[in-house]
Amino acid sequence: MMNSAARPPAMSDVAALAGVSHQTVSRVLNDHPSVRPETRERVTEAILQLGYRRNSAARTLVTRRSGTLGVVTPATALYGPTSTLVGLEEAARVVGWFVSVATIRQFDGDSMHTALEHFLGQGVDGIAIIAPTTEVAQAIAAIASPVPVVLISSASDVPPVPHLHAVGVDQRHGARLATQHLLDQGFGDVVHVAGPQDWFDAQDRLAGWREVSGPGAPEHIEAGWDAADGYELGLRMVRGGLPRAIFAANDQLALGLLHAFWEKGVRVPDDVAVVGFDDEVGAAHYTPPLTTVRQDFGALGRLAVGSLQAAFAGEDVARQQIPAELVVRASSVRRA
Amino acid sequence: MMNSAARPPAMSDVAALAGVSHQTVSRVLNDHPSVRPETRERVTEAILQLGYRRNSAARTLVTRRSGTLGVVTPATALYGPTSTLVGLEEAARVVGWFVSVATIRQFDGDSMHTALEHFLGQGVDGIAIIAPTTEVAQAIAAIASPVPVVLISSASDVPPVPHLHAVGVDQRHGARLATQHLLDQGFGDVVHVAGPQDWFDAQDRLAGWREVSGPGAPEHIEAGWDAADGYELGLRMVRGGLPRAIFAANDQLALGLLHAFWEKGVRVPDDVAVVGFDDEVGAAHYTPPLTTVRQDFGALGRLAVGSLQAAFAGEDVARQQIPAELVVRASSVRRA
DNA sequence: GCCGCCGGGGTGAGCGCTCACACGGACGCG
DNA sequence: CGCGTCCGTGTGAGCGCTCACCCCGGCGGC
Repeated sequence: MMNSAARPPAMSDVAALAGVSHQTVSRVLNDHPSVRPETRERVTEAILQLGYRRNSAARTLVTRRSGTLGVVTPATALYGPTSTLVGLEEAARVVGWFVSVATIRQFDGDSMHTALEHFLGQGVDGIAIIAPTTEVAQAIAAIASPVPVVLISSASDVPPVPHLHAVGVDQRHGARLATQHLLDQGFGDVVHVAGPQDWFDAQDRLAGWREVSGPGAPEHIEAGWDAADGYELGLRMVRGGLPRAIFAANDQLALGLLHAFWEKGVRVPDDVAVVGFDDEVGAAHYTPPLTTVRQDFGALGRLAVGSLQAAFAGEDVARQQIPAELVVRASSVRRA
Repeated sequence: MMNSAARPPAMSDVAALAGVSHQTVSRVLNDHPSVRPETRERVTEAILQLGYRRNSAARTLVTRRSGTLGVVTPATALYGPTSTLVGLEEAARVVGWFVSVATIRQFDGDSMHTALEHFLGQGVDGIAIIAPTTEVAQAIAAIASPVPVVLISSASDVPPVPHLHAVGVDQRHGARLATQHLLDQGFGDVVHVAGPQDWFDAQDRLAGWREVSGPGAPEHIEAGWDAADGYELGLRMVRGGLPRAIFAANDQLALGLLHAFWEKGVRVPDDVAVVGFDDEVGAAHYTPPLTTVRQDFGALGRLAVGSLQAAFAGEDVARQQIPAELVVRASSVRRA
């Protein structure tokens, strides 16, 4: 007689069926060594028969660990943050963690606070924040978290807060590679189309460009992140005077530029060379194929997870960066 | 004296400080009406003072609801699935649900089973599966879930399983729009570059094209999803004879085609017209700007969440689809 | 032959919350 | 003036699990 169809089977049900105590069932579930093989067998059998599934809320309640990572991310269609999320999820899965996501619209203290409160209430074991802007870093620094927090950001100047780790791709290095590459091709001065300067990535890419191009170089031009921004800017450049070489802060901006140049009959790279940043899916097939800087989001995710693991082990991890890689394609190479 | 720095404050601590019972604290937290304003005040004060945070594991344990949605998704860089995930997360947040993600590498029964087991153990209130392939639909159908499951897929023929809902963008309709548009331009026969046929989306786009182009049309060409596939195919077309109009199964394929054509001096749309599918970020800035079919991922997410809510209310929701929208740009428009 | 140890397993408490119910007082009504 | 009724609040049980501890029997050493 099925007395309670509503209630899923619990450990005690399994125990009763297998003729052991609930504790033995727990031991089997947790791979405790001192269980006789035949007992283990009986329990396993009972589990299968009842369709038993361990209730992780009960488990979390007593152990205070949920095996879950909270991830805070902007709900943007931008390539970087989204790829980072995917990379992170993959890395977490490998080490047996699951990922709970909270996207936030604005990176103010309030949104951040709400997201963190939720995750802490959930009993997450760690929190990763895909943190593109300066605002968010400040909001984080203001919140004391009982669990380790890793900031995924290129920020060179993340405030040193206890429990706050930081990992990122070395954006500045990537920008240096891009700029140097253009200089090496002998186009002369490199113009930089920068992203929004409240984003860490944009700041660092600008800084990297500035380091290589030197103080004598022309001023950078600030724009958004979108192809539309690049397009408009490109049209303006065609009217107002073209540079010989442009380093755009991301591939979308570069794509917009390419669009404007193509439309106005400006040849790339003959009349103007263009380099982007991100190596988005498809960048190899732009017109012309785009030279760009690739970020290894898989490695980034693994680094973030590793950093959190180190935090558990009590290690004090310094901020870690992974290098970026230049991918040279036709858009920046002087033709023979 | 702080006796237990380790243990975070519990409801009873708040109750003690406020001079009420734990139950009253619970009532305040859950906005129960019958609490005197001044009592409520005292409790709120105590909560703030202690930095109390409700333990959601304990809550989940007794209520059997976690306020969390499990999402199973392929860990792909493809535009569609990723955008769907973002749209879903946003829609869930609006109605107060959080999202837990499990990406799976292959869509076999085993991976699916593992992911579902995990979510059920977590006590999720519902599960959404971003389900691109036929394989996955079969795996789902085989697993009985105590909570509602929504399949996010264009599949016209999702098996009718209890508790299994399905929502999607009407891919077939989108494909018809694209094909019809090309026919209307008077290019003659439309060639279809199809995606992998184990993907629902690819199947439906093919079917929609076939419906409009009629049985007399040339055979479709099957490819992958990537720009590289499109590029290679484009080169082959240039050598083997160009069609006048191509409907590609996604924007990346179209991008690859555009690349090949541009490289070989084939003019688009003058020599060959191209239409894509997805309206990826940047498609408006391809060379030339790409005519494509837009899917509203935000609406899709809301539909999925709504469907799950309806399931809770006991309603029997039929499969629902949202229309796709044709976005006409230069790549397919006959010049004056 | 006694003691200690270890493998195998059981017992009970308690994690922090919600739910069902009890309870006292204020109030309305006949 | 007695009784029912509601408001505001307290009491206790129990959700399903793990942890600390206890218990029993067999085996080895002295």
